[in-house]
Amino acid sequence: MLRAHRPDQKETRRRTILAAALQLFREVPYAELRMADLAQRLGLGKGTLYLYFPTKEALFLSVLQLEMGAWFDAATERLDATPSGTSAAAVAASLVEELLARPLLPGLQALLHGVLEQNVPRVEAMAFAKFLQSSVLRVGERLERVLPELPRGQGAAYLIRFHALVMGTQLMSSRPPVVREAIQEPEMAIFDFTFKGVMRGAAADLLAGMVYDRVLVPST
Amino acid sequence: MLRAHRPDQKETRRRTILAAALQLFREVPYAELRMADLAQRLGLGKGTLYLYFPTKEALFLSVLQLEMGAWFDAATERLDATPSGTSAAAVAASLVEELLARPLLPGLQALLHGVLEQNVPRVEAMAFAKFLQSSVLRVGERLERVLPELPRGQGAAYLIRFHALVMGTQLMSSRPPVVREAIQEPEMAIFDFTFKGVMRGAAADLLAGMVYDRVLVPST
Amino acid sequence: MLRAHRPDQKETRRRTILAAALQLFREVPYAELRMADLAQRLGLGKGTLYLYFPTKEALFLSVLQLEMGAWFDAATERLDATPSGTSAAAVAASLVEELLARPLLPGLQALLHGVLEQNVPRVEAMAFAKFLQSSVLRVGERLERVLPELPRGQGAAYLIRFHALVMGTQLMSSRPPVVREAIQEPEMAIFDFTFKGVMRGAAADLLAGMVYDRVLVPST
Amino acid sequence: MLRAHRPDQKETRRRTILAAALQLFREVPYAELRMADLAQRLGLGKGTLYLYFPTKEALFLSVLQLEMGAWFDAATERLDATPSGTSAAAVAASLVEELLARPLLPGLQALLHGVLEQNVPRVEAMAFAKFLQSSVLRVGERLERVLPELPRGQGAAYLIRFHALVMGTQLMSSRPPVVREAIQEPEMAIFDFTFKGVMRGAAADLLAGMVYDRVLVPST
DNA sequence: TATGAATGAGAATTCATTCAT
DNA sequence: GATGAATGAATTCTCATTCAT
Repeated sequence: MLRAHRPDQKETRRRTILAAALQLFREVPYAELRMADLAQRLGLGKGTLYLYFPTKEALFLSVLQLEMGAWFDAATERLDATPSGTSAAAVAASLVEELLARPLLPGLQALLHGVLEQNVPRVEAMAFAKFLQSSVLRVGERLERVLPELPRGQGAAYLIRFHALVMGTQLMSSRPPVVREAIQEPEMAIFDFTFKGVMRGAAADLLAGMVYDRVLVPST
Repeated sequence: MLRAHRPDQKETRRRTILAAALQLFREVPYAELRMADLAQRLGLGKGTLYLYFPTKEALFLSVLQLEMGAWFDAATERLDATPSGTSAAAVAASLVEELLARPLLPGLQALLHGVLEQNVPRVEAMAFAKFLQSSVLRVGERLERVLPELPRGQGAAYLIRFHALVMGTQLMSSRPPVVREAIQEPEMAIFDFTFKGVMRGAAADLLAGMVYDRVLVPST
Repeated sequence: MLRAHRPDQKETRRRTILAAALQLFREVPYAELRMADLAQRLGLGKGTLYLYFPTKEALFLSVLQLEMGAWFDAATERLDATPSGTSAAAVAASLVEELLARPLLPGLQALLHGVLEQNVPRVEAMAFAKFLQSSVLRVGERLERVLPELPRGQGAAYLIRFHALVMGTQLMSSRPPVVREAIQEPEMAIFDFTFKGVMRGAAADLLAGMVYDRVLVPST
Repeated sequence: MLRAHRPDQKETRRRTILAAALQLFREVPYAELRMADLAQRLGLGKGTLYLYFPTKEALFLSVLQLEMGAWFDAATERLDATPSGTSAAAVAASLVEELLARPLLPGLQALLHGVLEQNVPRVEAMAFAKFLQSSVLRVGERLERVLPELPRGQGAAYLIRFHALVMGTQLMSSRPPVVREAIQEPEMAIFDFTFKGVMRGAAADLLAGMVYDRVLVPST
């Protein structure tokens, strides 16, 4: 394999690895992702991967950051193009649609906290936290501009709740075979929901609740 | 060890095992719970546990069902004692307070979907699904009585979203050491939230959003 | 379950158990035979089986003794009806046909030595050995009468070799899936033999060899 | 531990492992052979063994192939040095003596079919089958050259019966303690045979029977 | 006699990571 | 920089047998 000597070559290789990893996540669940498979698919040695990412978890974090970064960017753009005074429902819908445009993202997010428990070097954890913090603040501010009823700080707060909702909904919706079987009976119609459906409803209602709070019960 | 021959003795033993398991969950994370430890603590043989629960996962499901059952019961009771027309915020607060009264429950719930992916016998999965379905319907109806603005079926829908919120918030709030370190810096104040805090706000806002929807935008 | 008080009642129950066990062997391989299954099929408690057979292996030995006993009896009868001077091939064929009439027997015999290594109480091992010894002597004498060229003791010796041949051929012929696949290719025709085919040929040739020895090379 | 990077180093390591395994088989019965023990004895990690053999059973198959290969080679050599027209007894004796020169071989052969039922990857099963097939054909042809009375194909057929005889006799002769005790009494003299004794007699008689068939009953 | 609840020993294999080459 | 051989920790569940009832 060609050696990456110059910094830009190394950066290119790093991106190549991330792209291949993202592709692999599409094909196999995280738990079944083997560093060896990734290396082979890239035509690299296993050891080479570790020249670019200190642990498997750090690699995961980078992939997630890539996807979340894209989402934050898209959200920022959308919000910048949204006039102030738009309804909470419409704003929430924007965020959800951008989420649905990245079908892998909710699954990765749901994995995040499990991965963080494992083997993440301090440096990478820090970097990821910083990334999250600045992204949340940035998009949070946009939200507050678009929804003037939202007090300072509530934009970020909404994003955090949104994140919780995504993870929880993703967990609920990804049904292993036993569960799928169990809820197939007609009287189990209660469980007949999808990630898309729940998120569309809940994200909007949650935001509406936060906005209307201020409108209807300004003293809370 | 005494032998449980009569059905009531067997039921007693089953409960004893569940109680010990719950206690153990308090002390060690699920992944580190060893069937051997549980048996030893009970003064039973490992095999005996398998007389009562077919797999480790089935045992987990039973523990969770016990705790969730208690929560559903408490919620039912609370709602039955709540006059129709109570505010969404107050109703949501009831549910959250009952949740906070069972500090283990959110952690168990967050584990649920991971466990379901593993080794749950079909029968147990089915039983658990039935339990959830009937509980959700029962409490959902109560919600609709207390909050008349909530259309038929929205009570259950709220509970499902509530569950997603619990799991997601729990994941976000249970911070492994690396993460705790990473977010200690003052500029990371954004991450300075607790399970309790997020749930109190989000559960109320989500319900408010669902209720106000009907009030303000009755045609949706 | 009715209690077996009188000795003849106990003997009857013993036979019932043996018959059920034999039937079960027909359905599942020995390694998968569970004492619990046998008990359930009989409508007895597991403990009850142990009132009649001290170990699983002792039970196996009894089943085998039943089948081998039937074979020895049939062989005795056949040989008693065979005129002296019959060809070795015809005599061997008799033995083999009686074997093929009991399709379970070779499989049980092949198991014998594995079982003996495990958990056979001294008493049962002894009883089985005595049974074998007297049976072999009895049938061996018959062989010597029918085949006068066979010196004293060679009848028993043949039976012992015959037994070895049965076990070895049975092992070779019972092909697990991997093997069956492996030898399906046309160039593997060498392995295209059956228990029946090998035994018919080898039992006759082995006996012929022992007889002709004496005829052609009387000084050996 | 030194790393085997070059192909010849890897081959050397493979052989080292096989040799150690063979040695271990000498000391403990197969069922008690632990991969961990083997690794420790070699000063290797357990994982390293699995770099060279995909399963314990595949390792066994390789050991057996080594020993059987040596036997086939020795038999080939012996037969090539044997003039056509040699007596069946002498030819059989050759084969048996080469067998007795490898005291571990019969025990391994007797294990073969039990092992095949377990965990043999398709590839290894295939390779072993091919090895057997070509070896049997090769040595079978030699037999037919040395014993001209043996019709085409009967050389291979004899080897297959010989294999059955080896396995069956080995099973009969390897007596666990209970059995040894049981047959110690003087009247049990019938069981007073050894692997060596039975094989020497039976291998010769079986071959003689096959040869004489053609001589005395040429029409069969 | 009959029962069935209780018991507890036992081992192959995977795969992230390292480090000699 | 790149490689890939070497490493080793870690755990559920089965089932023959016993013995209190």
